[in-house]
Amino acid sequence: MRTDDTTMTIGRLARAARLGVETIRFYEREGLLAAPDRTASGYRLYPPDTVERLGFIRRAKGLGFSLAEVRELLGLAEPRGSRARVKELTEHKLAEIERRIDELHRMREALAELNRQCSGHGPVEGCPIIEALNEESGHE
Amino acid sequence: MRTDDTTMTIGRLARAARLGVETIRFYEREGLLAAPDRTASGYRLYPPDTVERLGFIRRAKGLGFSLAEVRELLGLAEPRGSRARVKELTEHKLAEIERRIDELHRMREALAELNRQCSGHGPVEGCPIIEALNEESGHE
DNA sequence: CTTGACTCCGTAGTCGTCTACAGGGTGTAA
DNA sequence: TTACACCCTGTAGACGACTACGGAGTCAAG
Repeated sequence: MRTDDTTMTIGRLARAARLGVETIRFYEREGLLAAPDRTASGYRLYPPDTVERLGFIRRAKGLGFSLAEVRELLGLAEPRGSRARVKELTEHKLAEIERRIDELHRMREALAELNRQCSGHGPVEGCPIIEALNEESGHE
Repeated sequence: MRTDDTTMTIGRLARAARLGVETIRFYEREGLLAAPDRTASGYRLYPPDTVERLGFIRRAKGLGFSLAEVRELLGLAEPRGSRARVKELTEHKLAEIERRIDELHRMREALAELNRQCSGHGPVEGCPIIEALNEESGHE
């Protein structure tokens, strides 16, 4: 197999991108990565900039984008993409993250209050946490 | 079928607890709900306090506990339960929620900064969001 | 020529929490 | 009697993002 310095097999790509080989094949099936050229024996041969593309995917995921959204962002990153749409996706994601933060804040406040009330000593009878779970709290 | 005022069929229980019938059967399979008595023809007959138990489950889930954790909490709510363990579970959950909040905060800050930098007008070339996704950001 | 690492494909399994059938039996009211 | 709502079981599907596996072919080094 000739893998000159301009192409790499899937294993090398996986190491370079800090991903599993299976994950890369999965991304190809999912349309995040174009099907690469093959050797005569069928091995995938990737151009080196594929590492960057996988980096893009990794970073977008790190910002909270789903693979479907990453797929769209990758499409928008092409010359004909719309910057307005990129900003729109970003704002949607931002709003979604804020909703999740709000919900977690509500959980945290409720849980912290129960935790504060509970001594942690003695039998479970009278435990304020269990008692709260046993009762309607009004707004539910 | 005789459903006096002390027992109810699964459909009535589901309405009372604001859950689906399938969900209740699922909770039974998962060990959150004991298998109830049956009529001669095999219908499940629930004592009315099952509504409370399902309320407990709903509230615990609302606080962020997984079904596995709810199962343990239900066990601890019995007379022989340990209050220390209840508090321990609560503190673990609290820490977990705080980790998730922190992670979401980090995403929000990064995303908000990119969003702020992006005008939303014009072609995608030069879009700060896409450019950020295309580059290493140092600590990754 | 053998070994061992690598690759291929296709399929199926994992996690958690349901949700939806299909194909029956049961209960009740008109 | 007929209609209809309800109940039963067992199995499969849904979501998202992988991860694993079996069985086979390929490549480079010793």
